[in-house]
Amino acid sequence: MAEVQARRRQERGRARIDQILAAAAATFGELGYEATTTNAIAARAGVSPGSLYQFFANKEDIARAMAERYADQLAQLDDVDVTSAGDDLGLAVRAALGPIVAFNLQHPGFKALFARTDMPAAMRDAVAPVHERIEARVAALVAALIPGLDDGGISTTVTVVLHMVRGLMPAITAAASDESRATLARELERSLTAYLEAVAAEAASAQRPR
Amino acid sequence: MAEVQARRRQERGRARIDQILAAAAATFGELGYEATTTNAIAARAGVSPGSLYQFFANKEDIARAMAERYADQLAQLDDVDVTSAGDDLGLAVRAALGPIVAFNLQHPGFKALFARTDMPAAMRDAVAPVHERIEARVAALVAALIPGLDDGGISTTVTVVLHMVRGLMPAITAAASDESRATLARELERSLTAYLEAVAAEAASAQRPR
Amino acid sequence: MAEVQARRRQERGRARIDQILAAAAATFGELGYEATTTNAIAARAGVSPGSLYQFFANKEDIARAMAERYADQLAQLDDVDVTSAGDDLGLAVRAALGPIVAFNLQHPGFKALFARTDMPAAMRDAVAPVHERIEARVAALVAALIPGLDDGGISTTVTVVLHMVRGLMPAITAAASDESRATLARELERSLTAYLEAVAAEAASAQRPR
Amino acid sequence: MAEVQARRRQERGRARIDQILAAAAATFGELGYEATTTNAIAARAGVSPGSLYQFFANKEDIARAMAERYADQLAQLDDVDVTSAGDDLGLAVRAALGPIVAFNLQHPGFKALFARTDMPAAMRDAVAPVHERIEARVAALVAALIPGLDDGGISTTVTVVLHMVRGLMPAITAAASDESRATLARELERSLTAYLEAVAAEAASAQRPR
DNA sequence: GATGAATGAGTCTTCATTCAT
DNA sequence: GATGAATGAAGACTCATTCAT
Repeated sequence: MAEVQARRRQERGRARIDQILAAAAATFGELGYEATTTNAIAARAGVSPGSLYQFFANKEDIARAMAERYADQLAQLDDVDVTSAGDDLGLAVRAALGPIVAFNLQHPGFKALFARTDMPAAMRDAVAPVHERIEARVAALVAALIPGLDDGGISTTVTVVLHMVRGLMPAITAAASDESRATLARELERSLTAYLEAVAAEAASAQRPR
Repeated sequence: MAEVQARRRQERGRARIDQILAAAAATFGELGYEATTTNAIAARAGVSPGSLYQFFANKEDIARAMAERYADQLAQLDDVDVTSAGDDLGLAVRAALGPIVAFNLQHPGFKALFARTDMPAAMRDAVAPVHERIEARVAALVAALIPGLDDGGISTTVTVVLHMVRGLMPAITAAASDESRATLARELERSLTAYLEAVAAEAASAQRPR
Repeated sequence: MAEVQARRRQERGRARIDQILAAAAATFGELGYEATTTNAIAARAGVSPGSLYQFFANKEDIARAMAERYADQLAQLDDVDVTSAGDDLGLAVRAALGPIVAFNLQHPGFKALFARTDMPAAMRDAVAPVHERIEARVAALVAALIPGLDDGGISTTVTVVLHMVRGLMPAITAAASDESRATLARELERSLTAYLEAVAAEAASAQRPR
Repeated sequence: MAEVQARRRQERGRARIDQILAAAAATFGELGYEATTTNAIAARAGVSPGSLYQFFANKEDIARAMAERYADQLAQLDDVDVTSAGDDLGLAVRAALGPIVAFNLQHPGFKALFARTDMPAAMRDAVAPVHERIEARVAALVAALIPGLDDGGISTTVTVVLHMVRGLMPAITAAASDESRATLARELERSLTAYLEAVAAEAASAQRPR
């Protein structure tokens, strides 16, 4: 019995946390991190400010929890992609990108944490570890897709790829129509593929001569 | 005589405005838009808060003025580039990009206004017209470089190009070393070139068959 | 049977109360009355906040109960002392003071309630009755030690004695070393003795002439 | 002219600071440090909360400023006393105590900072330096009054004297009638004199044998 | 026009207390 | 009776903006 109650309590706790994180995601997505007040999050979550602070130490902590949750969800996506694709870079890019675009559309708060170049130090700290997890994932993908690339090349390519995606994703999610959204998604695909092919070509030509 | 005084006053006013905008650019660049206080700008400009509000209606208005000034300066750059390059897309991209990268390095406040996906509504409004001017410039460039492109194609390509530049520029300006900065700048060039070539190829193949 | 259960419940209740008061004493002693939160008391007592409020109406009520408990324990001490001492004031003071110093060392929460000049009104009300009980005890002692003193004199002397003890006790309990603690305790003794002798001398000279 | 304005501004600043400190003293005196809110101080001073923070970094800083101001005022008093008195300890004590009692009556906020054994760490830090200044003063007095006392004896005696005064002063300032106030003031005098005579007697007997 | 003190609404956060389970 | 999540009224403090000088 005690166990059942404990579980129920945890469930309630988890539910509260979910509510709060959902409200935070929505509000961060609409107003951005700074303009979002903890009281607004609490109100949107249908919860008192005091309750919010029962689960999160402060605003930054909410961002951290959101970031981790996003990272976990992204990790599940990635597992699917890595093994796909044959030799065709374009196919691989498409396979990898689709779920990521979908993810961004489903999670409007994601961009508030990840698609910013200009964030308060507190927030940067909160999302840094998650950023690293994402980088590692992309590095694995790039290494798999472009075999001849040395570590420096991988690192540079990852940086470029991530910033390209980060740069274009907001245009995609904010697109006025489904049509323009689809167009932009295809263009992101195209630009990534074109870039990776250029990198691959150089890597290949650098290897053979030796 | 009254005219002389008026001119002097205007000159003094212009000087004040310059000081304030310079201080704002520096502070926005360091702390970001939200974290920058108007009092900090005034102090850095060596001006009282009251004076600041004599020239700018509010914080947003400072952003607007900054954006316009940046747009003017960028316009001067563009005039030089447009005519360059022959048939080689890579050359053209390099020619266009160089000054833009240099501009971003010289103006650390620029990114606070233009390289953000997530900005307070007030600020978005403030920079929107300037964004449009920049878009028009880039559209002209793209149209010149890829002759066979229809209006929709141009518009899409411009969007992609701008977001790619916006996405990568912060990585370039924030680069730890001159070397990595140069590398990233070259990668931006490469990715843009690769992308534009892909677009050009499609445009060409769409035209010839007719 | 119902009685047995009721008694058990009361016992359990008493145990709970003991836990809570012990936790309150410890925490008041460490942090002071205001800085102590009821949740901290509950947690230290191994009890839920809700339970705490089953036994005490509010924070003030905890202070009241603590004060009463302290008064009861002090009463037991006094019973021992009153009868001691012969004609020697110094001896009597020493006999009375020893247990009181020991008591303060054993009960670090005591000072939070009694050695303050500056307390929230609520708390003052809570401890007032207990203060009066202590005053009565000291009055009896003073009357016994200085026979010739009229009521006004006793009252004044009690006030002075209590405030002297209150004033010095924190220095004694907070002493850095056992040695300095012993020194200060002796000085308290000395000052009280000197004062009471002065009072006694005056009382005697006031009586004889008649 | 600029100087005149600057002076006027400083005067206004000083006036504001005076208002705020007076309001703080009154409120601390009535409610104690913790129960006093900065907004209440501001309101009482006829000033906005923002203004208060233009002059004081935080609540603790107000306490610090108050403490320093009190210390300065006390220092002026002391200068008068030190030189007085001949050989008569009682006379010296009376001369020293009179102004101190008067000071406490005139400054009801003083006790909130100095007559507490139990204060938040922040506040202790704020008043510590001032405490030390007062201790040094009293040490000089004690050394002058009891020539044969070694350093340890002085230190102990100072501690005792200060705690006696601290212990009794609240009773004096809170006295119900002028009469009882005068009585208690006389008793404080008497107790201090008696104590110091006891100390002096011991010091003398300790010296002569050598 | 310039100054900078003053404003006060609004932010994050805490904590005594309540109440559904 | 016990629990502990939930509450919400405040509190300390900030900052865009105003206004008397």
